[in-house]
Amino acid sequence: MSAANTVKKILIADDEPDILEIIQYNLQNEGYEVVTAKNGNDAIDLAKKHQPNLIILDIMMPGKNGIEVCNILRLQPVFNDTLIIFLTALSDEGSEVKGLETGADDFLTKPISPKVLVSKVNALFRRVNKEDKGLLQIGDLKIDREKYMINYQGNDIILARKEFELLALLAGKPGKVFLRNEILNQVWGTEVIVGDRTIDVHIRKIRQKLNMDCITTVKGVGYKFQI
Amino acid sequence: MSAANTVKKILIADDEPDILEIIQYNLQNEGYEVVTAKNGNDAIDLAKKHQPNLIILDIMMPGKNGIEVCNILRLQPVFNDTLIIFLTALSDEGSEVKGLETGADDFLTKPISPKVLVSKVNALFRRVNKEDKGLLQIGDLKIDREKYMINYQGNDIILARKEFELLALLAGKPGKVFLRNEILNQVWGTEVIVGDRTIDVHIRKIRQKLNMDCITTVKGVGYKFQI
DNA sequence: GCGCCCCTTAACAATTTGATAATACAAAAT
DNA sequence: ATTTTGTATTATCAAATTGTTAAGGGGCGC
Repeated sequence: MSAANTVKKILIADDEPDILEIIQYNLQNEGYEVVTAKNGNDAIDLAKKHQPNLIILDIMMPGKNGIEVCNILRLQPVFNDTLIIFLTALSDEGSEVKGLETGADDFLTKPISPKVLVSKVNALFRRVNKEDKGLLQIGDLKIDREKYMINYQGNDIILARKEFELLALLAGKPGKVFLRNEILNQVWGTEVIVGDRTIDVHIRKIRQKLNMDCITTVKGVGYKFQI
Repeated sequence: MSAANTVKKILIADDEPDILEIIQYNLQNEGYEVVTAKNGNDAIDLAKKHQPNLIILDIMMPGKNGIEVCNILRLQPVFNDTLIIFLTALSDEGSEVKGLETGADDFLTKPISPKVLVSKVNALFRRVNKEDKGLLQIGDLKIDREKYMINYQGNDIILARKEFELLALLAGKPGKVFLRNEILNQVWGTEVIVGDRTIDVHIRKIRQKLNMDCITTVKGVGYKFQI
């Protein structure tokens, strides 16, 4: 569950360069941002770094295999909402079932048809995105993601872009603690590097403009939205 | 919480009685409520009548085929959140893509493995109900890893980061004795080195804040969580 | 160019946290 | 009974983290 308007990020992990390339090419063509990993350990590192929305994992990989990677990632709350699809060389029923039970969202058997892959990816995102509509309402607070407008107790409130995106992110999952890392990735993106105090300042401005204590600090962890 | 605890209803539409029966049997075994339809028109009627959570549609059916049924249902807002899976006799790439673009959530090719089918169904529902993730409940104690919250007998309790992680670790496997070493590795990491009394102090703070004796000391070994 | 607003950063204040030392206590071993 | 080993408790302090304010660069419309 990421911001609706941002480009979806996909991590692909496979030890066969050809497959990696084919998938990457097709998904990029479709408008996705793609990161690739050559083995399980790289996949874990890159997942932590980029926080992708979807991870496509080959089951058979040197180092850690796909199922192990999935298990490791699923243990971390940060990856709760990350979609995971497995790839397998043969129709290996045992692995399929095991993979799905590990917490994967779907399964593809090689040889892969690029069209089917792209369709599946689109279908998964379509389903997930149904939940975050453009209009969010929590108590007296209305957030219109499309119109970029905030309304609190009937009064329109003007927020700057970063402020808006930050609030929209937090309010999208009330109660959930967003790590500073997560916030940076979602609002600022992975390439931009900003100082430590930047988030604080924006949080402060939001608190000031809304004039209420809807954002709680969880020291050493992050921030959460709560009415 | 609403839909999560209720029994999921599944509608299956296929013109082959054998397949219908196999699928029905396996899904019922898994605890799902199953309704069956023999053709496309029946499927639409039954969908309206029962409002299933998931519809499994054979593509090749007399009357209306699966894709037509899907199109018709997707036009109605009532079925916005209904999951749809297609079945197809052969790996027919064209139909697959068309089906997924029509708004299906997944795709299965015959011959169907009951285990894979059940796994896929479970995986889909798991994704949709992502509510029960990261939530731990032992007796009166609720630990929400995502929200970073502890609730004991209805009262929210604020724990600092280390305290929270320590409690979450122990409570993750009630009854298991965690060696001091294990705790250090999990909560503090392998690089950090802290004194011997550090754990004790944190344990004490947890006991104090929860105001109950849920953590038992196993002298010379470690600690365990137990209500 | 000028003014305005957004974003970032620096600098400092305020706060919280986590580690340790010191002491007290309890149980097992001698 | 005494020593030893291991844990509980408390207070204290340094480090980590966040809050706050102000200031400056850069973009944008006028």
